[in-house]
Amino acid sequence: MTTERYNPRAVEPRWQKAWDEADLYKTETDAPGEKYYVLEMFPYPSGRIHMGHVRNYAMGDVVARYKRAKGFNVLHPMGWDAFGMPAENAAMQNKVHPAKWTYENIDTMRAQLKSMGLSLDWSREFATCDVDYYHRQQMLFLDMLEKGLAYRKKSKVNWDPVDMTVLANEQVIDGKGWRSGAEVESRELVQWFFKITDYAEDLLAALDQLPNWPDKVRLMQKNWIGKSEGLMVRWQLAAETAPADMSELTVFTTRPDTLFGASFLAVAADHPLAAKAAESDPALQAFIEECRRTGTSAEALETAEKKGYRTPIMAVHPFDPDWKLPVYVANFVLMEYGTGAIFGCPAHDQRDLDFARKYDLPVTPVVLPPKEDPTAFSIYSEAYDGEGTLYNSRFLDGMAPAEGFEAVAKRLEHTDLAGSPQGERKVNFRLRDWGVSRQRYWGCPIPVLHCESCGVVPEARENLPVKLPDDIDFEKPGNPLDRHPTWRQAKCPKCGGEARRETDTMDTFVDSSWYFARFTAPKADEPTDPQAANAWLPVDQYIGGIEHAILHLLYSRFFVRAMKACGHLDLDEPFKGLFTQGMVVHETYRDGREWVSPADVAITEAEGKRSAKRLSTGSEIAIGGIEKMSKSKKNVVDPDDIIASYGADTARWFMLSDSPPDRDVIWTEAGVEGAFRFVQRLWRVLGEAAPHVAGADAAAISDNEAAMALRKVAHRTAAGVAEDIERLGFNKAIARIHEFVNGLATHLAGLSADSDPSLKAAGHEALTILVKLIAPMMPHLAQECWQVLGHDGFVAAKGWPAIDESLLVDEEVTLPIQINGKKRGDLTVPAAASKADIEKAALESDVVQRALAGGEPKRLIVVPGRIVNVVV
RNA sequence: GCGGGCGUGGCGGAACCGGUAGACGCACGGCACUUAAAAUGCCGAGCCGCAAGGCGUGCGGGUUCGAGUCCCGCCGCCCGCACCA
Repeated sequence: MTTERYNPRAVEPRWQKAWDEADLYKTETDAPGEKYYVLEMFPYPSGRIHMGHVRNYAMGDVVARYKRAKGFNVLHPMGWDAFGMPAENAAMQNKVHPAKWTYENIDTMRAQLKSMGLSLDWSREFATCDVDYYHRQQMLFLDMLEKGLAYRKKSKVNWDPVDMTVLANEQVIDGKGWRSGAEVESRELVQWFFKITDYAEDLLAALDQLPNWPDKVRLMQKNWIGKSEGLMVRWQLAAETAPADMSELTVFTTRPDTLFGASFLAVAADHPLAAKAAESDPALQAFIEECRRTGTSAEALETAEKKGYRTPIMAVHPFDPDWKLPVYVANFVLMEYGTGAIFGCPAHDQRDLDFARKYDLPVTPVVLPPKEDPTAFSIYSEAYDGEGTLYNSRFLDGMAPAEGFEAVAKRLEHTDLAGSPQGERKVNFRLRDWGVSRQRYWGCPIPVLHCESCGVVPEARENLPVKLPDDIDFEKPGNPLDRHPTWRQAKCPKCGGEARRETDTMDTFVDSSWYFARFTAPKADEPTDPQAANAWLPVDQYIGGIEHAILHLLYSRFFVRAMKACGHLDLDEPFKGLFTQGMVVHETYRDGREWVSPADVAITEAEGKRSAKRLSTGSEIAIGGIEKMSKSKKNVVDPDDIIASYGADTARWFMLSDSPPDRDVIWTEAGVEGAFRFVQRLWRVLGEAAPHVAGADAAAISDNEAAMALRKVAHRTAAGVAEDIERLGFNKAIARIHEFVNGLATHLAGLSADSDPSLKAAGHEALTILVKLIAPMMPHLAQECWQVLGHDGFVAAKGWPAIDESLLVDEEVTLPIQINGKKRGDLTVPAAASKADIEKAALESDVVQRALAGGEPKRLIVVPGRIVNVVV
């Protein structure tokens, strides 16, 4: 019989409509089943979805559908990370209002996502630019302000002169703005901050409680938080050399054990001591100016030579009043870290060594590496920072560095200097507070007022939301809210007098720091419904790009802590499981200097060499490297085109099949076609067998050998695919399904209406299992096949195949026989065979007999179920 | 510079605890069906060799009955951080 080709263009929209009408993917918090929250990072509504989205959402959808089949009550929502610069850029370039631009993009992208057939609960959808959402974000801000977690301070900021806004440190890449690419300048402004440093210790420690996160991401966060334990040491300044009112200098060090190797002190150019010393020293003033200039770009810092300026100031060594060290102002000391002052121990720190060599300072080794002769050991051009024994260090001599640390700390903690201890243990973090002020229009307004008489006043809760004005002018650069004729004018909620609105809006990372919580009760009046939040959170499986390994994930972890402190939820960590998927990459093509889109390229292959022609012009073009899909290189493939020609299932299947999900996947035309061929093959195999197995007598299922063989394959595949999906090994699950279908094609080849009833029953069962296995990945095809097999309802609402454990065990196993570790034959024995039985059988086998040639084996290794190795 | 990861056929990749290396897919070759092509089905294929056999998981060593997997030393590629005291 013939089966019509499967036509996704007709089938997919039909089932999407049916699922919609049945509210199939709508989630209720109190529905039965253990909760499971699967979430993919929500998209920025840039205009159209791209293949990266397809891959990300296909993965999440497989997990959601699989968990649903396993009986979980699954929450799988979707929304829009909708505030941000591109909307304003569009407004400036095309004179479209940011809101209109954004909501139109959302409409387009929602339709695209719907065409993918994702099992999302769309009733929970929101955009972060919805007044409803940012209203609650403003409530959170006020709560955080009250708890002291939001505050204002004057700070040096990274100013992006193109976007005319402030950037977080993390948004500055190589001294350039992450979005505009413009050289970032340094400016002083009063900014709003979130006190993420309050949680530095906890954010670090709790990383150990996240076993289902990639080690890589945990490590990146650990490095970012940058904890270091050290000692604050106060150095007395030699009175005759010190500037007036300055008698001491505090230094932070993680190596107090090397204190006897110190040969200089250095302070940052911005250090008060430097400023003081410069008052009477124009040359120093000039040096400080020079440091500030090179200090603006990170690039310059990298290449900048380590330079210092020797002040006349001398510091007194904490353990020897007669030992005085020079104080330098140095360009490599950062005011932002520690105390902005260091002591240099050249023998055991490369940077200090470089500095000491340049300025001819003493280099005294104080840590003797193991097995070195103390009289012979010296430092030349490389500092020694390894373990060893302290020497040249008076009371520390003979100690290990860690013991030396303790000894110095104890002694200085108990040494009095001007009425307080000279040393104090201190934990330092690299992490800084999160600057959230942005001088932009398209963001969540910070709900605060500036009153002439009351100062900075939070907006009253009943006055929220502070809505963005609709009438806005984008003709000029800078913050449009600043220029608005009336929006800024408001009444002070405290005194009722004239007040001025804060015109800063929040960093869009704030929006994405709690959306996962909002999804649990998207219509709640308060930011969350704590009951719903506590029921659903944490997110069991979060899936997204590695590019958010630090910022978004760290901010979200902070927000959960802040929200807990404010009573909005009771949760320690937002994301229990995290998975970072790889990118979608594609070959590049260029015609001279111009990039050419894959849609305009024809590849031919002759004698193993691939060459490319441009379709529109027929000209020969160059095949370039495989790179991340990007508009600039034109190596993009539009999901709409793929779905239109092959269907969503094919696109999803291919995205999941080729590469492990955490690695990059190469999009190739041949690959998609392969996926599409598989769709057709499966449809054909199933379609041809279906009429013969319809109405098979289920009771007869295990009656004959062929039927049992088929059942074994089916049940094993089901068990294997489940295991693969649990581990997010989608590529392996797919390989297994391929094998299954290959096997089915053979098993069911000669099937007819007259076939053995048990075989027909087993065939029906196997096909039903197959459909359930592909359902998470190819939901439309699965549903269509479900119907062909004569089943009712939606396969998406059915359970995972029940696995008959007895079918997973073999009666016989085939063991490889090795002679001297090389495989030389096979041995089939009963699965229950004892070690002795296997030994006997092995020794009797032809291969072993031949290898022994009448002699005795030197050794015989038998690992039941695994291997036999004969050493001769 | 520091930290992390990865090197397996022509390609993407399998191989879970040290136990049959190369599953599955792509590309390729052969055959069948066809007037022909496409589509489809079947078969083949790590490399060398007619074969027997030998060699094979970046390179060199080691542990082990047995190493892609563990250890040591190199080489190459990718990613993150980068004057952090």
